[in-house]
Amino acid sequence: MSWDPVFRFVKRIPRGRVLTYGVLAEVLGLPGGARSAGRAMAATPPGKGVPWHRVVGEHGKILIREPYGSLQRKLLESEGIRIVESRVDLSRHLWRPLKKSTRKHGTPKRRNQK
DNA sequence: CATCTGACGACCG
DNA sequence: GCGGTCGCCAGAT
Repeated sequence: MSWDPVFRFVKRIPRGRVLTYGVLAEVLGLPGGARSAGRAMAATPPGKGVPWHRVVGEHGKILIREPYGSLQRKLLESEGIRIVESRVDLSRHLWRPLKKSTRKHGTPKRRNQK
């Protein structure tokens, strides 16, 4: 499995914005869902300009363990993102790549119900 | 080839 | 809201 498409997509995340593993997986149609997105990030090649730190857990939570958790937090804060209790305020920073939704601050908690 | 291990998220108590 | 379990699935051992 080539994670290239994932890396390319992550590179499009604007500075100061974040995406969740779930959204990432859904947008790219990754088999296995969010977990696959996580695996992709774990395989992120260093020094390739992939802003891996802009991908967080479903509730804006930083899930990676130390010492990377601290690094991620640091990188995000350096982009002006406020982090409280290891969490990013998704209502403010979540990037919506192709949701035709025009909402700007509603609850981003909608999920496929099927 | 058999198992274990996650950078997840849904569910349940 | 928090912690434990389960399903998913590719890599590592």
